[in-house]
Amino acid sequence: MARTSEKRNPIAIAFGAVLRAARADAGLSQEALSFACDIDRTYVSLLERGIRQPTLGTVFALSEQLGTTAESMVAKTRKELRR
Amino acid sequence: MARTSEKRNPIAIAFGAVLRAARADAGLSQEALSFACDIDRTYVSLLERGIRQPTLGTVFALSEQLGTTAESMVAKTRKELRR
DNA sequence: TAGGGTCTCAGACTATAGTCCGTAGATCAA
DNA sequence: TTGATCTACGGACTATAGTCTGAGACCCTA
Repeated sequence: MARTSEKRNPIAIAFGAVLRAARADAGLSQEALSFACDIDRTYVSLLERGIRQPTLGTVFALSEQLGTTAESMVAKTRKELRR
Repeated sequence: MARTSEKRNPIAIAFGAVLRAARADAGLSQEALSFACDIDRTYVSLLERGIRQPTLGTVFALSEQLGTTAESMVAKTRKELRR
């Protein structure tokens, strides 16, 4: 469904941007982050590119390892969404 | 996996409590909320009982209709988690 | 010319988010 | 009692979150 326009999910895209920025701040590679969070290496890449949308638990796991809070990442995602 | 102890997810349980309280504050029934969010009637019940964990998009949809923000619900979930 | 480190990407898979049906119990008003 | 409203809960389903493997590209620096 939605054969045209390739199904882009604004929330996933916004969160991906926030995640990428937070990871850069933390100075971690995708692989190091995924290892610390115990999630898949390639999944971090999918998230940052806005191809997948995280569950609440994944947001908690990522934010903890990135030295920030889940609510902070969510707030940034909402701001990113308004651009 | 984890045949004993019935697989309870602390994050889902914490979020469920926050959701139920927020919905009570808003004075909405599960059905009214689910309709407003365009999600399934029974799914709100699953969330409140901590049986399912929402995705980020679902948190955004719910919080918007509940007259709060996603980051506020997430922050409350984190506090609930520490009890 | 390697070679390590990083990231993208694809395909095939498993686990779970989320839907859709229906039933039943509890509460409260008419 | 009856009926309306709310919620819990079941089974069976579809969509998508998340895994796993491996290939390939782009930097670097040696």
